[in-house]
Amino acid sequence: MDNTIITRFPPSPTGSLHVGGARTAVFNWLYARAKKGKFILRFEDTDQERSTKESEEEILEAMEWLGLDYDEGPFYQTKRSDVYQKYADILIEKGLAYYCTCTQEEVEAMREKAKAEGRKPKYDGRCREKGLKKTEGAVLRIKAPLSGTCIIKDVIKGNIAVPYEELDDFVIQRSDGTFTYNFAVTIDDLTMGVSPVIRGDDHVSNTPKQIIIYEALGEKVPEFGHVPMVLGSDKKRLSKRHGAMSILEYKKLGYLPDAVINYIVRLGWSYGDQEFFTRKELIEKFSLENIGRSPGVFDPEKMLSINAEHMQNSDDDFLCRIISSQSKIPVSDKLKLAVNVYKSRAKTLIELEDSIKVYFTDEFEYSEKAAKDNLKESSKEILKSFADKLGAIKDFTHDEIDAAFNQVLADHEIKFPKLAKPLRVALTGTAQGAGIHETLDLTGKDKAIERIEKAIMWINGNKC
RNA sequence: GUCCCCAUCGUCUAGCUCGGUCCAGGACACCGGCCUUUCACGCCGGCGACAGGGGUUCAAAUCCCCUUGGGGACGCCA
Repeated sequence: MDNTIITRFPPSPTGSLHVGGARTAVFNWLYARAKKGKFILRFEDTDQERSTKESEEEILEAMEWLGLDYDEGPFYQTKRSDVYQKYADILIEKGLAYYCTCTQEEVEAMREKAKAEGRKPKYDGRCREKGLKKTEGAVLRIKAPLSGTCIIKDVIKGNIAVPYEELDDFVIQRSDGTFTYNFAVTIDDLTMGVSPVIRGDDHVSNTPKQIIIYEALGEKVPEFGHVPMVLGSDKKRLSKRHGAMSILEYKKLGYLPDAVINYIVRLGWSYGDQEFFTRKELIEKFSLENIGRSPGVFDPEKMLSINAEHMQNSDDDFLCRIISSQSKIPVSDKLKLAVNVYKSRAKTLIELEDSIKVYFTDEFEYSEKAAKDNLKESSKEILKSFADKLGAIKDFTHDEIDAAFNQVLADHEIKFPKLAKPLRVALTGTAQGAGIHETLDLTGKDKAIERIEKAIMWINGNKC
Protein backbone atom coordinates (compact mmCIF):
# COMPACT_ATOMS: atom_id res chain seq x y z
CA MET A 1 0.00 0.00 0.00
CA ASP A 2 2.39 2.66 1.19
CA ASN A 3 5.70 2.80 2.95
CA THR A 4 4.47 3.87 6.34
CA ILE A 5 6.47 2.19 9.06
CA ILE A 6 4.20 0.39 11.49
CA THR A 7 5.56 -0.97 14.74
CA ARG A 8 3.82 -2.51 17.66
CA PHE A 9 4.13 -3.37 21.30
CA PRO A 10 2.33 -6.58 22.24
CA PRO A 11 2.47 -7.22 25.99
CA SER A 12 0.63 -10.11 27.50
CA PRO A 13 -1.33 -8.81 30.49
CA THR A 14 0.05 -11.37 32.88
CA GLY A 15 2.12 -9.05 35.03
CA SER A 16 3.41 -5.53 35.26
CA LEU A 17 5.54 -3.74 32.71
CA HIS A 18 9.14 -4.25 33.72
CA VAL A 19 12.42 -2.91 32.39
CA GLY A 20 12.83 -5.44 29.60
CA GLY A 21 9.32 -5.04 28.30
CA ALA A 22 9.48 -1.29 28.59
CA ARG A 23 12.64 -1.29 26.55
CA THR A 24 11.14 -3.10 23.60
CA ALA A 25 8.11 -0.84 23.87
CA VAL A 26 10.37 2.20 23.77
CA PHE A 27 12.37 0.88 20.82
CA ASN A 28 9.19 0.31 18.84
CA TRP A 29 7.72 3.64 19.83
CA LEU A 30 10.92 5.53 19.04
CA TYR A 31 11.32 3.91 15.68
CA ALA A 32 7.74 4.71 14.70
CA ARG A 33 8.15 8.29 15.84
CA ALA A 34 11.54 8.64 14.17
CA LYS A 35 10.11 7.38 10.88
CA LYS A 36 6.85 9.26 11.23
CA GLY A 37 5.07 5.93 11.23
CA LYS A 38 2.48 4.32 13.44
CA PHE A 39 2.79 2.64 16.79
CA ILE A 40 0.23 0.01 17.73
CA LEU A 41 -0.63 -1.40 21.14
CA ARG A 42 -1.94 -4.93 21.24
CA PHE A 43 -2.68 -7.13 24.22
CA GLU A 44 -1.77 -10.74 23.71
CA ASP A 45 -4.28 -12.09 26.15
CA THR A 46 -4.92 -15.53 24.71
CA ASP A 47 -3.67 -17.11 27.90
CA GLN A 48 -6.94 -16.76 29.76
CA GLU A 49 -5.53 -18.39 32.85
CA ARG A 50 -2.90 -15.80 33.53
CA SER A 51 -4.26 -12.65 31.91
CA THR A 52 -5.75 -10.12 34.27
CA LYS A 53 -7.47 -6.78 33.99
CA GLU A 54 -5.19 -5.39 36.68
CA SER A 55 -2.08 -6.17 34.67
CA GLU A 56 -3.61 -4.55 31.67
CA GLU A 57 -4.37 -1.39 33.58
CA GLU A 58 -0.94 -1.32 35.11
CA ILE A 59 0.72 -1.65 31.72
CA LEU A 60 -1.45 1.14 30.36
CA GLU A 61 -0.57 3.34 33.30
CA ALA A 62 3.13 2.64 32.91
CA MET A 63 3.03 3.48 29.22
CA GLU A 64 1.22 6.68 29.93
CA TRP A 65 3.78 7.64 32.53
CA LEU A 66 6.60 6.94 30.11
CA GLY A 67 4.78 8.98 27.51
CA LEU A 68 4.50 6.18 25.00
CA ASP A 69 1.41 7.15 23.08
CA TYR A 70 -0.03 4.78 20.51
CA ASP A 71 -1.83 5.48 17.27
CA GLU A 72 -3.97 2.36 17.17
CA GLY A 73 -5.36 -0.02 19.70
CA PRO A 74 -5.30 -1.40 22.18
CA PHE A 75 -6.29 -4.52 20.30
CA TYR A 76 -7.09 -7.77 22.06
CA GLN A 77 -6.28 -11.14 20.62
CA THR A 78 -9.20 -12.73 22.41
CA LYS A 79 -11.49 -10.58 20.30
CA ARG A 80 -9.95 -11.56 17.00
CA SER A 81 -10.58 -15.28 16.74
CA ASP A 82 -12.79 -14.81 13.69
CA VAL A 83 -9.88 -13.23 11.86
CA TYR A 84 -7.58 -16.09 12.83
CA GLN A 85 -10.20 -18.63 11.80
CA LYS A 86 -10.46 -17.05 8.39
CA TYR A 87 -6.75 -17.44 7.78
CA ALA A 88 -6.70 -20.95 9.24
CA ASP A 89 -9.41 -21.89 6.76
CA ILE A 90 -7.27 -20.57 3.91
CA LEU A 91 -4.45 -22.80 5.04
CA ILE A 92 -6.73 -25.84 5.27
CA GLU A 93 -8.09 -25.12 1.83
CA LYS A 94 -4.61 -24.86 0.42
CA GLY A 95 -3.77 -28.16 2.02
CA LEU A 96 -1.08 -26.51 4.11
CA ALA A 97 -2.69 -27.24 7.47
CA TYR A 98 -4.17 -30.47 8.74
CA TYR A 99 -5.95 -31.93 11.71
CA CYS A 100 -4.06 -34.17 14.05
CA THR A 101 -5.61 -36.48 16.57
CA CYS A 102 -2.50 -37.47 18.47
CA THR A 103 -2.86 -37.02 22.20
CA GLN A 104 -0.51 -34.81 24.14
CA GLU A 105 0.94 -37.94 25.74
CA GLU A 106 1.71 -39.44 22.35
CA VAL A 107 3.45 -36.29 21.18
CA GLU A 108 5.37 -36.13 24.41
CA ALA A 109 6.53 -39.71 23.87
CA MET A 110 7.77 -38.81 20.38
CA ARG A 111 9.77 -35.96 21.79
CA GLU A 112 11.28 -38.12 24.51
CA LYS A 113 12.27 -40.71 21.97
CA ALA A 114 13.87 -38.19 19.65
CA LYS A 115 15.73 -36.64 22.55
CA ALA A 116 17.01 -40.02 23.65
CA GLU A 117 18.31 -40.60 20.17
CA GLY A 118 20.09 -37.27 20.21
CA ARG A 119 17.71 -35.62 17.81
CA LYS A 120 15.71 -32.46 18.17
CA PRO A 121 12.53 -33.15 20.14
CA LYS A 122 9.65 -32.67 17.74
CA TYR A 123 6.35 -33.96 16.44
CA ASP A 124 6.97 -36.58 13.80
CA GLY A 125 4.19 -35.62 11.40
CA ARG A 126 2.33 -38.92 11.51
CA CYS A 127 -1.05 -37.32 10.79
CA ARG A 128 0.33 -35.11 8.04
CA GLU A 129 -0.99 -37.10 5.11
CA LYS A 130 -3.98 -38.77 6.74
CA GLY A 131 -6.47 -36.18 5.55
CA LEU A 132 -8.23 -36.24 8.92
CA LYS A 133 -11.46 -34.32 9.44
CA LYS A 134 -12.01 -31.93 12.27
CA THR A 135 -13.04 -33.98 15.29
CA GLU A 136 -13.40 -33.54 19.02
CA GLY A 137 -9.97 -33.13 20.57
CA ALA A 138 -8.13 -32.66 17.29
CA VAL A 139 -5.61 -29.85 16.83
CA LEU A 140 -4.75 -28.03 13.63
CA ARG A 141 -1.13 -28.25 12.56
CA ILE A 142 0.70 -26.45 9.82
CA LYS A 143 2.60 -28.32 7.13
CA ALA A 144 6.07 -27.01 7.63
CA PRO A 145 8.75 -27.34 4.94
CA LEU A 146 10.69 -30.57 5.36
CA SER A 147 13.95 -29.29 3.98
CA GLY A 148 15.71 -26.12 3.01
CA THR A 149 16.78 -23.15 5.03
CA CYS A 150 14.85 -20.33 6.55
CA ILE A 151 16.56 -16.99 6.29
CA ILE A 152 15.52 -14.39 8.81
CA LYS A 153 16.26 -10.92 7.55
CA ASP A 154 17.11 -9.22 10.79
CA VAL A 155 17.86 -5.52 10.68
CA ILE A 156 19.74 -5.71 13.95
CA LYS A 157 21.57 -9.01 13.87
CA GLY A 158 21.97 -9.47 10.18
CA ASN A 159 20.73 -12.56 8.37
CA ILE A 160 20.08 -15.63 10.50
CA ALA A 161 19.84 -19.03 8.84
CA VAL A 162 17.88 -21.87 10.40
CA PRO A 163 17.45 -25.27 8.72
CA TYR A 164 13.79 -26.21 8.37
CA GLU A 165 14.64 -29.67 9.71
CA GLU A 166 14.85 -27.99 13.10
CA LEU A 167 11.16 -27.28 13.05
CA ASP A 168 8.12 -29.50 13.11
CA ASP A 169 4.47 -29.25 12.14
CA PHE A 170 3.56 -27.06 15.06
CA VAL A 171 0.03 -26.53 16.36
CA ILE A 172 -1.74 -23.42 15.18
CA GLN A 173 -5.18 -24.12 16.64
CA ARG A 174 -5.72 -25.89 19.92
CA SER A 175 -8.26 -28.61 20.48
CA ASP A 176 -10.46 -26.09 22.28
CA GLY A 177 -10.57 -24.00 19.13
CA THR A 178 -8.33 -21.19 20.36
CA PHE A 179 -5.27 -20.21 18.37
CA THR A 180 -1.69 -20.47 19.48
CA TYR A 181 0.64 -17.59 20.04
CA ASN A 182 2.69 -17.95 16.87
CA PHE A 183 -0.36 -18.06 14.68
CA ALA A 184 -2.19 -15.20 16.34
CA VAL A 185 0.89 -12.98 16.30
CA THR A 186 1.54 -13.65 12.66
CA ILE A 187 -2.01 -12.97 11.57
CA ASP A 188 -2.09 -9.83 13.70
CA ASP A 189 1.17 -8.49 12.35
CA LEU A 190 0.08 -9.38 8.85
CA THR A 191 -3.34 -7.79 9.01
CA MET A 192 -2.09 -4.74 10.88
CA GLY A 193 0.70 -4.24 8.37
CA VAL A 194 3.44 -4.38 10.98
CA SER A 195 7.02 -4.06 9.76
CA PRO A 196 9.55 -4.11 11.17
CA VAL A 197 8.69 -6.49 13.95
CA ILE A 198 10.92 -5.27 16.78
CA ARG A 199 10.97 -7.60 19.74
CA GLY A 200 13.19 -9.37 22.22
CA ASP A 201 15.96 -11.71 21.33
CA ASP A 202 14.10 -14.58 22.93
CA HIS A 203 11.77 -14.60 19.95
CA VAL A 204 14.32 -15.43 17.26
CA SER A 205 13.46 -19.07 17.50
CA ASN A 206 9.78 -18.28 16.96
CA THR A 207 10.54 -16.29 13.87
CA PRO A 208 11.05 -19.23 11.47
CA LYS A 209 7.67 -20.57 12.55
CA GLN A 210 6.06 -17.27 11.78
CA ILE A 211 7.84 -17.04 8.46
CA ILE A 212 6.41 -20.46 7.60
CA ILE A 213 2.93 -19.05 8.18
CA TYR A 214 3.51 -15.94 6.08
CA GLU A 215 4.84 -18.07 3.27
CA ALA A 216 2.11 -20.68 3.47
CA LEU A 217 -0.34 -17.82 3.14
CA GLY A 218 1.63 -16.45 0.22
CA GLU A 219 2.12 -13.18 2.05
CA LYS A 220 5.10 -10.88 2.19
CA VAL A 221 7.37 -11.58 5.14
CA PRO A 222 8.01 -8.45 7.22
CA GLU A 223 11.38 -7.27 8.40
CA PHE A 224 12.47 -8.31 11.86
CA GLY A 225 14.65 -6.66 14.44
CA HIS A 226 15.60 -8.72 17.47
CA VAL A 227 16.96 -6.69 20.31
CA PRO A 228 19.30 -8.39 22.78
CA MET A 229 18.06 -9.18 26.27
CA VAL A 230 18.61 -7.22 29.43
CA LEU A 231 20.50 -9.18 32.06
CA GLY A 232 20.87 -8.84 35.81
CA SER A 233 24.18 -8.25 37.53
CA ASP A 234 24.76 -12.02 37.61
CA LYS A 235 24.39 -12.12 33.82
CA LYS A 236 21.19 -14.03 34.21
CA ARG A 237 17.96 -12.91 32.69
CA LEU A 238 16.62 -9.89 34.54
CA SER A 239 14.22 -10.76 37.32
CA LYS A 240 12.69 -9.14 40.38
CA ARG A 241 15.71 -9.77 42.49
CA HIS A 242 17.82 -7.60 40.18
CA GLY A 243 15.49 -4.71 40.59
CA ALA A 244 13.41 -5.55 37.55
CA MET A 245 10.34 -4.36 39.27
CA SER A 246 7.43 -2.69 37.61
CA ILE A 247 8.44 0.40 35.71
CA LEU A 248 5.91 2.22 37.86
CA GLU A 249 8.16 1.59 40.86
CA TYR A 250 10.61 4.03 39.37
CA LYS A 251 7.91 6.61 39.35
CA LYS A 252 7.42 6.04 43.07
CA LEU A 253 11.16 6.27 43.62
CA GLY A 254 11.20 9.72 42.10
CA TYR A 255 12.58 9.06 38.65
CA LEU A 256 11.80 11.22 35.66
CA PRO A 257 10.25 9.28 32.77
CA ASP A 258 12.63 10.85 30.28
CA ALA A 259 15.58 9.69 32.35
CA VAL A 260 14.25 6.15 32.51
CA ILE A 261 13.78 6.17 28.75
CA ASN A 262 17.23 7.64 28.22
CA TYR A 263 18.87 4.94 30.31
CA ILE A 264 16.83 2.08 28.95
CA VAL A 265 17.51 3.04 25.34
CA ARG A 266 21.19 3.67 25.89
CA LEU A 267 21.40 0.16 27.30
CA GLY A 268 21.94 -1.61 24.02
CA TRP A 269 21.89 1.36 21.70
CA SER A 270 24.49 4.04 21.19
CA TYR A 271 25.14 7.25 19.37
CA GLY A 272 28.89 7.71 19.49
CA ASP A 273 29.95 8.83 22.94
CA GLN A 274 26.76 10.64 23.79
CA GLU A 275 25.11 9.51 27.01
CA PHE A 276 22.52 12.14 27.75
CA PHE A 277 19.52 12.45 25.46
CA THR A 278 16.28 14.35 25.69
CA ARG A 279 13.21 12.64 24.34
CA LYS A 280 13.34 14.90 21.30
CA GLU A 281 16.96 14.05 20.58
CA LEU A 282 16.20 10.38 20.89
CA ILE A 283 13.49 10.64 18.26
CA GLU A 284 15.89 12.49 15.99
CA LYS A 285 18.85 10.21 16.46
CA PHE A 286 17.40 6.77 17.03
CA SER A 287 18.08 4.10 14.46
CA LEU A 288 17.90 0.33 14.46
CA GLU A 289 21.39 0.02 13.00
CA ASN A 290 22.97 1.35 16.18
CA ILE A 291 21.43 -1.26 18.41
CA GLY A 292 24.14 -3.61 19.63
CA ARG A 293 24.10 -7.34 19.15
CA SER A 294 25.07 -8.43 22.63
CA PRO A 295 22.99 -8.55 25.80
CA GLY A 296 23.48 -5.83 28.40
CA VAL A 297 23.52 -5.82 32.18
CA PHE A 298 21.05 -3.53 33.89
CA ASP A 299 22.90 -1.10 36.15
CA PRO A 300 20.68 0.73 38.66
CA GLU A 301 23.53 3.05 39.61
CA LYS A 302 23.97 4.35 36.14
CA MET A 303 20.26 4.86 35.78
CA LEU A 304 20.32 6.89 38.98
CA SER A 305 23.08 9.10 37.71
CA ILE A 306 21.29 9.63 34.40
CA ASN A 307 18.25 10.63 36.42
CA ALA A 308 20.33 13.13 38.38
CA GLU A 309 21.53 14.59 35.12
CA HIS A 310 18.00 14.93 33.83
CA MET A 311 16.97 16.60 37.09
CA GLN A 312 19.73 19.15 36.71
CA ASN A 313 18.76 19.85 33.15
CA SER A 314 15.07 20.10 33.88
CA ASP A 315 13.22 23.35 33.72
CA ASP A 316 12.49 24.82 37.18
CA ASP A 317 8.80 25.34 36.48
CA PHE A 318 8.46 21.75 35.33
CA LEU A 319 10.16 20.40 38.45
CA CYS A 320 8.12 22.77 40.57
CA ARG A 321 4.85 21.34 39.30
CA ILE A 322 5.92 17.78 39.97
CA ILE A 323 7.21 18.53 43.45
CA SER A 324 4.07 20.43 44.21
CA SER A 325 1.83 17.60 43.13
CA GLN A 326 3.76 14.96 45.01
CA SER A 327 4.24 17.00 48.20
CA LYS A 328 1.19 19.25 48.43
CA ILE A 329 3.50 22.26 48.69
CA PRO A 330 1.80 24.93 46.60
CA VAL A 331 3.60 26.28 43.56
CA SER A 332 5.25 29.60 44.37
CA ASP A 333 8.32 31.67 43.64
CA LYS A 334 9.80 30.33 46.81
CA LEU A 335 9.28 26.74 45.70
CA LYS A 336 10.82 27.60 42.39
CA LEU A 337 13.86 29.10 44.08
CA ALA A 338 14.19 26.05 46.30
CA VAL A 339 13.99 23.74 43.32
CA ASN A 340 16.52 25.78 41.42
CA VAL A 341 18.97 25.75 44.29
CA TYR A 342 18.55 22.11 45.25
CA LYS A 343 18.04 20.28 41.98
CA SER A 344 21.74 19.78 41.42
CA ARG A 345 22.01 18.23 44.87
CA ALA A 346 19.29 15.63 44.42
CA LYS A 347 19.36 12.49 42.35
CA THR A 348 15.63 11.89 42.49
CA LEU A 349 12.43 13.84 42.95
CA ILE A 350 12.05 12.25 46.35
CA GLU A 351 15.46 13.51 47.42
CA LEU A 352 14.60 16.91 46.07
CA GLU A 353 11.41 17.05 48.07
CA ASP A 354 13.18 15.86 51.19
CA SER A 355 15.84 18.49 50.94
CA ILE A 356 13.52 21.45 50.43
CA LYS A 357 10.59 20.61 52.65
CA VAL A 358 12.32 22.14 55.66
CA TYR A 359 11.54 25.54 54.15
CA PHE A 360 7.85 24.84 54.05
CA THR A 361 7.19 23.54 57.53
CA ASP A 362 8.10 24.40 61.07
CA GLU A 363 8.46 20.81 62.01
CA PHE A 364 11.91 19.56 61.33
CA GLU A 365 14.55 17.90 63.43
CA TYR A 366 18.25 18.47 63.76
CA SER A 367 20.35 15.77 62.32
CA GLU A 368 22.13 14.30 65.29
CA LYS A 369 25.63 14.65 63.99
CA ALA A 370 25.11 18.11 62.52
CA ALA A 371 23.73 19.39 65.82
CA LYS A 372 26.44 17.77 67.87
CA ASP A 373 29.19 19.24 65.71
CA ASN A 374 27.78 22.69 65.21
CA LEU A 375 25.25 23.65 67.86
CA LYS A 376 27.77 23.95 70.64
CA GLU A 377 28.02 26.16 73.67
CA SER A 378 30.60 28.27 71.87
CA SER A 379 28.19 28.96 69.03
CA LYS A 380 25.52 30.40 71.28
CA GLU A 381 26.76 33.95 71.54
CA ILE A 382 27.65 34.07 67.88
CA LEU A 383 24.21 32.95 66.86
CA LYS A 384 22.62 35.31 69.34
CA SER A 385 24.40 38.36 68.07
CA PHE A 386 23.69 37.43 64.47
CA ALA A 387 20.00 37.15 65.28
CA ASP A 388 20.15 40.60 66.86
CA LYS A 389 21.81 42.10 63.82
CA LEU A 390 19.32 40.40 61.58
CA GLY A 391 16.47 41.85 63.60
CA ALA A 392 17.87 45.31 63.06
CA ILE A 393 18.12 44.94 59.32
CA LYS A 394 15.69 46.96 57.29
CA ASP A 395 16.04 45.39 53.88
CA PHE A 396 16.60 41.68 53.77
CA THR A 397 19.17 41.94 50.98
CA HIS A 398 22.45 40.17 50.48
CA ASP A 399 24.33 43.38 51.05
CA GLU A 400 22.67 44.06 54.37
CA ILE A 401 23.07 40.46 55.42
CA ASP A 402 26.74 40.58 54.50
CA ALA A 403 27.13 43.63 56.65
CA ALA A 404 25.56 41.75 59.53
CA PHE A 405 27.88 38.81 58.91
CA ASN A 406 30.95 41.01 58.94
CA GLN A 407 29.97 42.75 62.12
CA VAL A 408 29.41 39.52 63.96
CA LEU A 409 32.66 38.14 62.60
CA ALA A 410 34.56 41.22 63.76
CA ASP A 411 32.87 41.39 67.15
CA HIS A 412 33.74 37.81 67.93
CA GLU A 413 37.04 37.70 66.07
CA ILE A 414 36.08 34.60 64.19
CA LYS A 415 36.19 33.27 60.65
CA PHE A 416 33.12 32.92 58.51
CA PRO A 417 32.57 29.16 58.95
CA LYS A 418 32.21 29.60 62.71
CA LEU A 419 29.03 31.49 62.00
CA ALA A 420 27.82 29.96 58.76
CA LYS A 421 27.90 26.35 59.83
CA PRO A 422 25.90 26.64 63.06
CA LEU A 423 23.57 29.01 61.25
CA ARG A 424 22.80 26.48 58.53
CA VAL A 425 22.08 23.80 61.10
CA ALA A 426 19.85 26.19 63.02
CA LEU A 427 17.91 27.02 59.88
CA THR A 428 17.67 23.65 58.19
CA GLY A 429 18.70 21.01 60.68
CA THR A 430 21.53 19.75 58.54
CA ALA A 431 25.13 20.68 57.98
CA GLN A 432 25.01 20.49 54.26
CA GLY A 433 22.92 22.11 51.62
CA ALA A 434 22.62 25.35 49.76
CA GLY A 435 24.83 28.39 50.19
CA ILE A 436 24.10 30.43 53.27
CA HIS A 437 22.55 33.31 51.34
CA GLU A 438 20.18 31.00 49.51
CA THR A 439 19.39 29.29 52.78
CA LEU A 440 18.56 32.62 54.39
CA ASP A 441 16.50 33.70 51.40
CA LEU A 442 14.48 30.53 51.53
CA THR A 443 13.97 30.70 55.26
CA GLY A 444 12.96 34.35 55.39
CA LYS A 445 14.03 36.94 57.94
CA ASP A 446 11.45 36.34 60.64
CA LYS A 447 11.63 32.59 60.43
CA ALA A 448 15.41 32.79 60.49
CA ILE A 449 15.41 34.70 63.74
CA GLU A 450 12.84 32.34 65.18
CA ARG A 451 14.89 29.30 64.24
CA ILE A 452 18.10 30.78 65.61
CA GLU A 453 16.38 31.36 68.93
CA LYS A 454 15.08 27.85 68.87
CA ALA A 455 18.60 26.57 68.25
CA ILE A 456 19.93 28.55 71.19
CA MET A 457 17.26 27.06 73.38
CA TRP A 458 18.24 23.67 72.10
CA ILE A 459 21.87 24.30 73.05
CA ASN A 460 20.79 25.36 76.50
CA GLY A 461 18.61 22.34 76.89
CA ASN A 462 21.18 20.02 75.51
CA LYS A 463 23.77 21.23 78.00
CA CYS A 464 22.05 19.78 81.00
C1' G B 1 21.11 -33.22 23.93
C1' U B 2 19.99 -30.19 19.38
C1' C B 3 19.63 -25.46 17.04
C1' C B 4 20.26 -20.08 17.09
C1' C B 5 22.72 -15.74 18.94
C1' C B 6 26.70 -13.19 21.44
C1' A B 7 31.96 -12.04 23.28
C1' U B 8 36.32 -4.44 24.16
C1' C B 9 37.68 -1.64 31.35
C1' G B 10 33.49 -4.24 37.29
C1' U B 11 29.08 -2.21 34.24
C1' C B 12 27.01 0.56 29.67
C1' U B 13 29.64 1.36 25.35
C1' A B 14 32.94 3.94 20.83
C1' G B 15 36.12 1.71 17.44
C1' C B 16 35.03 -3.62 13.76
C1' U B 17 31.30 -2.41 7.50
C1' C B 18 36.54 0.17 4.12
C1' G B 19 42.95 -3.96 8.76
C1' G B 20 47.57 0.76 9.97
C1' U B 21 45.39 7.43 12.60
C1' C B 22 44.12 2.48 18.99
C1' C B 23 50.57 0.53 23.51
C1' A B 24 42.16 1.23 22.40
C1' G B 25 38.16 6.68 23.35
C1' G B 26 33.70 8.17 26.39
C1' A B 27 30.20 7.27 30.56
C1' C B 28 28.71 5.08 35.56
C1' A B 29 31.18 3.45 39.96
C1' C B 30 35.82 4.01 42.66
C1' C B 31 40.40 6.92 44.14
C1' G B 32 43.15 11.66 44.21
C1' G B 33 43.05 17.12 43.40
C1' C B 34 40.87 22.03 42.18
C1' C B 35 36.68 25.28 43.12
C1' U B 36 34.12 26.38 47.76
C1' U B 37 31.49 28.66 54.49
C1' U B 38 29.17 23.06 54.05
C1' C B 39 27.13 19.46 50.73
C1' A B 40 26.25 18.91 45.79
C1' C B 41 27.23 20.66 40.78
C1' G B 42 31.42 21.70 37.70
C1' C B 43 36.54 21.07 36.28
C1' C B 44 41.42 18.32 36.23
C1' G B 45 43.93 13.66 36.97
C1' G B 46 44.22 8.26 38.27
C1' C B 47 42.72 3.04 38.28
C1' G B 48 40.82 -0.21 34.61
C1' A B 49 39.43 -4.06 28.79
C1' C B 50 40.35 -6.07 22.96
C1' A B 51 38.21 -14.21 26.58
C1' G B 52 42.14 -18.06 24.84
C1' G B 53 44.61 -20.40 20.78
C1' G B 54 45.70 -20.83 15.78
C1' G B 55 45.84 -18.69 10.98
C1' U B 56 45.72 -14.60 6.71
C1' U B 57 48.83 -10.07 6.31
C1' C B 58 54.46 -5.88 6.09
C1' A B 59 50.48 -4.80 9.77
C1' A B 60 44.48 -7.42 13.38
C1' A B 61 40.33 -5.10 18.61
C1' U B 62 39.14 -5.02 13.39
C1' C B 63 39.19 -10.74 8.39
C1' C B 64 38.95 -16.61 8.83
C1' C B 65 38.94 -21.21 11.93
C1' C B 66 38.85 -23.75 16.62
C1' U B 67 38.23 -23.70 21.91
C1' U B 68 36.10 -21.60 26.10
C1' G B 69 32.45 -18.71 28.30
C1' G B 70 27.56 -16.44 28.36
C1' G B 71 22.54 -15.95 26.63
C1' G B 72 18.17 -17.75 24.17
C1' A B 73 15.01 -21.45 22.17
C1' C B 74 13.26 -26.41 21.46
C1' G B 75 4.78 -26.63 24.46
C1' C B 76 -2.35 -27.60 22.58
C1' C B 77 2.83 -20.55 27.26
C1' A B 78 3.42 -15.98 25.49
